[in-house]
Amino acid sequence: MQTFVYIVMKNRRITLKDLAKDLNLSASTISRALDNHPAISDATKKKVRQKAEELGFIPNSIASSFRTKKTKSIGIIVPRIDIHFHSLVISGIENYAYKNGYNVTIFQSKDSLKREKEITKILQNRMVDGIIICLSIETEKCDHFKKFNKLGVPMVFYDRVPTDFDANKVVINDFESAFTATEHLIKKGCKRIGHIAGNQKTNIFKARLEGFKAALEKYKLPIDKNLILYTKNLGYEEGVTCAKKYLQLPKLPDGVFCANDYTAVSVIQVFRKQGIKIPHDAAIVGFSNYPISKIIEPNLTTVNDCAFQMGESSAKLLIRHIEDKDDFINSESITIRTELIVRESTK
Amino acid sequence: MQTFVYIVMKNRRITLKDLAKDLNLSASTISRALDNHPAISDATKKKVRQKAEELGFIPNSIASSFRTKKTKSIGIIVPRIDIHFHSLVISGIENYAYKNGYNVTIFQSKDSLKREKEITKILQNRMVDGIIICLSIETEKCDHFKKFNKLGVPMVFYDRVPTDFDANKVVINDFESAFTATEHLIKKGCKRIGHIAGNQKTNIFKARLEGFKAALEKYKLPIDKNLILYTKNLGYEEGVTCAKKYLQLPKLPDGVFCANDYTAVSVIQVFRKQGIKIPHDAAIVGFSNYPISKIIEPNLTTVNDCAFQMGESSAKLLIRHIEDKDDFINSESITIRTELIVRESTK
DNA sequence: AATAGTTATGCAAACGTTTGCATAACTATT
DNA sequence: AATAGTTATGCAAACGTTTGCATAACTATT
Repeated sequence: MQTFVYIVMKNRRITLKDLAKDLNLSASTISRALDNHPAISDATKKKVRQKAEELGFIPNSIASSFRTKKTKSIGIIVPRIDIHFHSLVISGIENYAYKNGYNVTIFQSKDSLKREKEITKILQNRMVDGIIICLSIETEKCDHFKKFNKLGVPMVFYDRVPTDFDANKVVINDFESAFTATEHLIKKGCKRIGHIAGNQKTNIFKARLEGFKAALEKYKLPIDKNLILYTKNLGYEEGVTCAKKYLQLPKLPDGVFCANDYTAVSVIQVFRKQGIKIPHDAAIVGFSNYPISKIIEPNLTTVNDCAFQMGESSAKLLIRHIEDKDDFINSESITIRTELIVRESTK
Repeated sequence: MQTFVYIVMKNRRITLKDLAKDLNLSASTISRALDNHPAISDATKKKVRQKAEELGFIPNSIASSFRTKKTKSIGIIVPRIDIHFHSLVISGIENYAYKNGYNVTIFQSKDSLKREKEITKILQNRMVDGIIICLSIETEKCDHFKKFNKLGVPMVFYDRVPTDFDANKVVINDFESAFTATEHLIKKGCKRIGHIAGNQKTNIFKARLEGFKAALEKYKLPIDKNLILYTKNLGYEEGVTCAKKYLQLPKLPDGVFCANDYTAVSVIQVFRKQGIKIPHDAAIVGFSNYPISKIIEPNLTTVNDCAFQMGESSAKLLIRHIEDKDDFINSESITIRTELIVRESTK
């Protein structure tokens, strides 16, 4: 009796040395030829490229990174990937990075400071060339990011950015966007305007509230504390609770600016169930231009926060800092233009 | 006049050799000590760990990868990151990978075969340990993935998987899920059930249509061709078009099983505008359990496709294949359990 | 006291690329 | 014909880790 064992041979990868031996050239010449180095003759370049193609040579970028100390990869830390805003930002980052020969490694902090700190350690030994970060909600001090300054690894923060140290930032102008959104309600004739606010520990939501107030002040409308409701996470259910609070007031608001679309949608639904006509009795504005804003009836007027562009700009800024080693720029701050998308909920 | 130029010194990274010199030990001992190798005495391990901590030693994982040929990183190719389904899958992958010391590098094929092919080249020279893929819509032949078999780099496909070669797969049972969804409508008393189908070039949507038909057959209901409508991308607008087609029929369907939630939502909205009561006059079932299914009124009955679990299972399967070099398993196929979430649109 | 076994450490090479410097073999200039 | 300049290539070292093998310095056994 005989037993045959077939062993599937894994192909050993072709290296520069293999090509060199095959062509009777040195590895340095091969390396330079493939890199299109001017010192190498065209004839040699052609020969080398042909042979590389023929033998299926694939450069080992780990070896290259090891030698050059450049990994051509950037790390991203987001609270959660499955939040639509972040997935759009990541998409924008990937898109720009891909075009420029970088790739992106993603980490979720899950809004945990502990995990965020762990991730910075991993990124440090992974030797990424740069990092894009949206801070976890728990993060107040950013000391764990300072090591990257020392190591010369550029960082760009977006959306939730540090306040305690000087960093590259890509943000929108929440104050102004909120101002514009509120102004829009005022121009539509609203006099009693409410606001559903986000967590006031987060600067973004603080700025939206401030922008809201500033618009009322500009147009000499009173700021009624009963019309400003606070939430923890701007969740759909919290929006329902807020809307019900409005219903219990002796007089309803005739307009509501919500700090995100989920709460805006819940206000629309709760109000409509009570027979309140939107926008006739109350006009509603959201924030973020979530897909649902185009589906809810009536369609929701909202602020497009241009998440994809935010991602692209972050990647662009980061890669510029990686590649221009201009030590005189300490930090840059970019503000992305937002736009108010007017739909039926305020028409 | 004097000019001072301050140059910010970048800290040179501490290496094993630095530690070795400092402690009068060899680099090999340091390496083994930090790796908790049994041959090293506890006293030495302690000394080494202390010194490593003191000098802020961070292992250079690029050097390590270079030496060991393991990068502890996995590549992911998805059509688009900002599609909620994929962002959930990625979240599941990242979560499992993180717990197991792997990190994930993401690429978007943008549903382009050309870009998918480019990405496989990048992944090849990036030396990832394994790859998770959802095929682009254009991909019919998978030859560009075969090189990874030769290189011994395991792959796992999810959702859109190859049919032309033997591969590890993680999928849901679309046939059965569609069958169950349709059966649910039948048990609720529907007799004239419609289906809004996805692109029939995609196996998933073919299977959903088949499952739909099989359920009707089992319960001896007629399959009415006029009630089966085909779409290209199952987009919201296409759903609106389909719903309007139903309205033009001499007799409306009393139940519709839609191949995704967007089309289901549009049917609900179009029908309601015509005064058709849901679920009383027509019950609606969707597919995928998108966030909107909990918000639309009435809340949508839908199939939870367990995207997060799909991601986790893909990562688990992949990492098992990376770590157990069991050459006798050629491929594995995993089917994730789905569940029908019954909400008001069929109650 | 000689031998065998154990414990803890070091040597040296290797992974595949890149790059400063050297140099051989030309060509152009006087 | 001598010199200077140019072109094309190779040498050798380096990046920071890991690991098979060797071995020094013990301890235990006869």
